[in-house]
Amino acid sequence: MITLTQLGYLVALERYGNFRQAAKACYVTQPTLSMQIKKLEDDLGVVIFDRSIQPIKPTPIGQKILDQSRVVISQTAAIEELISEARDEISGELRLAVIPTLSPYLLPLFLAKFQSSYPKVQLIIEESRTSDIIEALKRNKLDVGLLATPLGEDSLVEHPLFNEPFYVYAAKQSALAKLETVSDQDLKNENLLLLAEGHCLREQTLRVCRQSRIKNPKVGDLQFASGSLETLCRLVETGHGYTVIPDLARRWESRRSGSVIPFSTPIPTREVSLVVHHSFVRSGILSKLIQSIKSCIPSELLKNGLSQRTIGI
Amino acid sequence: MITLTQLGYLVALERYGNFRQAAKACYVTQPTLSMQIKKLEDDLGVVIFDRSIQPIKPTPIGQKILDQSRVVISQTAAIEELISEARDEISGELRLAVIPTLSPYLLPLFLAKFQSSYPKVQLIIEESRTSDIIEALKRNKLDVGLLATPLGEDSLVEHPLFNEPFYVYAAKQSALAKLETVSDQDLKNENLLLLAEGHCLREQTLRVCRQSRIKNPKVGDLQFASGSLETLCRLVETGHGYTVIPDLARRWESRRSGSVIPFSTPIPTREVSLVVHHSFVRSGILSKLIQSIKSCIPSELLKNGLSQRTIGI
DNA sequence: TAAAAATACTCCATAGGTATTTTAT
DNA sequence: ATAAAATACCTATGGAGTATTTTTA
Repeated sequence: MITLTQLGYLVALERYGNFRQAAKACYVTQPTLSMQIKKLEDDLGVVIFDRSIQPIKPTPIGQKILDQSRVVISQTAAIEELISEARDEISGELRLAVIPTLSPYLLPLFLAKFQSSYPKVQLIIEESRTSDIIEALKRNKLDVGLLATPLGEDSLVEHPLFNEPFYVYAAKQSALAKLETVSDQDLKNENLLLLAEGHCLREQTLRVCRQSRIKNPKVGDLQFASGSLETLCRLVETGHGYTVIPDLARRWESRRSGSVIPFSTPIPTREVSLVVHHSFVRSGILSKLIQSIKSCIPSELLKNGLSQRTIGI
Repeated sequence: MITLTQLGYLVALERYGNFRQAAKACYVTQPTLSMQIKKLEDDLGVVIFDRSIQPIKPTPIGQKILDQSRVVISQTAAIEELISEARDEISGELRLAVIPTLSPYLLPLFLAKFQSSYPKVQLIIEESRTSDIIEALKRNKLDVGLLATPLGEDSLVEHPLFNEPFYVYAAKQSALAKLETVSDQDLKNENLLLLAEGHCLREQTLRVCRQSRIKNPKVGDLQFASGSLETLCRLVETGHGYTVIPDLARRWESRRSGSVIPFSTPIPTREVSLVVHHSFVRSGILSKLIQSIKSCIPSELLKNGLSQRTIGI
């Protein structure tokens, strides 16, 4: 008979890669954990971990078992969360990931308020790129993601939060800074600065330019693995070219010495959503989180503008 | 600490409605089951079962816990099925439900072949109406459903199997029987026989008539709670009117003394799908089942005809 | 030769059993 | 009066501990 304890040991062992640390994390001794892992392997008739290497890694079938074990564990935890929610106590651990081009601007807006409203919720936040967040959500290593959508992943559920228009960010002394709005033609001869590969904003920016019939945008050769939009902005300010920034980033105006110029209509816009796996059942905490975020977002972003064009991820 | 054993006792107790029978079904004694249920209730701090009535019923929060427990149990079972599938052994229990207007014609086509191909699969089949199947799938009381789609339920996944055209069934001596194909106008003055409320075929038939611009079809006052299309056919044959039958039913021709007349193009058609809950992870058995059914379906139903019009459920 | 995992053995917490009482119908 | 559930108490399986050996880097 499989036990939930064994499944817990399994995921700990995968996480720590050796029996000693995993045992410590589970508050049991190493032989106890060894014994239970072995018993489970015997019961199931498969080898789950390849012990011939250090750190220990799951076998291919072991990996599948581990993924499924995480499902079982989180679904079990959901029983207790169900009860908390029925008591109107929003509580428990919530693992949240945000994309880098959203996290520094969005998190400060709602975090404090959310945590004071629901002090029993233990938020575990990380910053990751879209592809990693999708993977982690699918593997139940994460509860919710905040990213640009639509993703077209049918095992994930998207809850759209707001629509974020893009802006051009250029140096004060540049030609672009003189304009009221930026249209297709205006960008042709300027140097475009982009984030490193893998950042969805990079792709979105390129798509904006492509839609603007700038077939081959002049891409600057400066690219940043850090994924820091702020670094990019500093470079814009020091005359290396222009870039495209999303609305929430633009609002950090005070620190910027460059010019933020809106696009002419239809304004390119990205959709930002809260994304969960289909198996996520904590509807109470989910709705409270969505509600908290929406209440902190500038109201003009909440409605679908008439003259927007949506840029997919 | 919640245990899987306790969750198993929980669902048994709900199913049997009393401790004695539930205990028997779990191969333990009544005090053992009583004790574990009580322990779980104490641990969770909620009353799961209302013992003041007979048979015992879950409290509202208990119902939620039970639904979630079924999820945990089936997800745990999936671990073992995962291993079986990795060994190319398609096995385990599969709870299947079919709508009444499909079951007598579809099941005989694939059942024997499927069971001989995968003898280790224990099929548990029931006949239910669409709404009950949807509910049971959502509550994890069922693994797969065979019904007319699309359902528009986003917690369920539909795997379309084939498109089933509708036919008119009329008595040999009726005016309709003289026709090559039936068009809009031909049905106006005839008496339409329908299945009882709740059968999706009833709604589909009415929709066909509505699409044919027969605003108010002459509905016969004979309706059948049994949901038996066969009874309906007998009535057609004895001159009580005409009815609409799906393609697979039509193929049981040998026993029929009435006339089956095709619709003129575009032919009204329903989509038949295999439907599972999003949490269903046994992809191996699923694909084998889909494959088995498709291989037994007349090939002309597998392709989307050019001149069909699809009738939703 | 360390460090890590498996083995050997002991212990005790608790799931489960039997007998009985209490509670509802 | 009868059936069902809870309580009391006992048993024993197996999870977890300590000490030790075996294995791998």
